[in-house]
Amino acid sequence: MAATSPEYSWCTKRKRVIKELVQGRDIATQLQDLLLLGKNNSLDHGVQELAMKICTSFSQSLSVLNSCVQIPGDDLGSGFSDQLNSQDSGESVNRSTLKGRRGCYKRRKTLDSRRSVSSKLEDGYSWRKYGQKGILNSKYPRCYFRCTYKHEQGCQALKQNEHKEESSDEQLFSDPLLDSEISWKDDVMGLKLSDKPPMFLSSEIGTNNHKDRVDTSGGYLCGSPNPYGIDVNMDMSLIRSLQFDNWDFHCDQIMSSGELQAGL
DNA sequence: ATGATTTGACCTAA
DNA sequence: TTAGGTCAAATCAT
Repeated sequence: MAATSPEYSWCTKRKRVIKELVQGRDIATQLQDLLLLGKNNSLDHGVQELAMKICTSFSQSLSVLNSCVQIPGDDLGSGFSDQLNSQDSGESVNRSTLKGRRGCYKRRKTLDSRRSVSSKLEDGYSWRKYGQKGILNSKYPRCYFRCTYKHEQGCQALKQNEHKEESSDEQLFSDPLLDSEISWKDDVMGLKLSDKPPMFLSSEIGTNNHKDRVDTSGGYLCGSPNPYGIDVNMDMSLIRSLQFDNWDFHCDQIMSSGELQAGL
């Protein structure tokens, strides 16, 4: 429990860098919005292009940072082997002795153990995992999350995610948390819903499928105010690839909101 | 000390 | 009976 351990230091610094980048991106976005309101001469065009590049740079930096889970000083091999070896560390305890002793186990020490905390802030919510169940004929479990403020503020927001089947064993070492799917519970009390999913799929760009889902104003809004001040409204025209810790959203090409709404 | 995660137990609907 | 969803004790990180 050394608060000054390399892992703690790295996590703390990483969170701070992400916070700074998010702030910078938001400011750049505001700048671009202001520029878009201005005159449409060639000079403004150049400035707008620069503003967009700044936004893209912030987004890509966030993407790279979020995709980097390696701890400095910890080589890739040991990190992965720890993760792989730890797969059995919890279950290695004699199950018969655990009968009736709920939660009595040796907790795994993996890089993912705390990684998901920050991700839950990225979408504007603070999620707390409350359960996990194995899926029949699937190697990955389904995870259940509720709003952290369920008790404090009566927020009833829930969501769950499950992982897609891997097509080959070669992907065994890829992060199974990526490519996961989120399903929201839209029938809960305390949720202010846009009645639309919060994102459109990159595969839908260029089709009309996304048209009624553009400008969702953040999609699902938790009944509790965002305590972190992070703006959940994202302008997908600026974000090419925003990778959260658990979920990876992609926009294959930069398009303006106008282009998207026009179905281009 | 506090709050989050893990995971077997428990509940319920099909 | 079974699978999905939730609960909660034990454990862990900060």
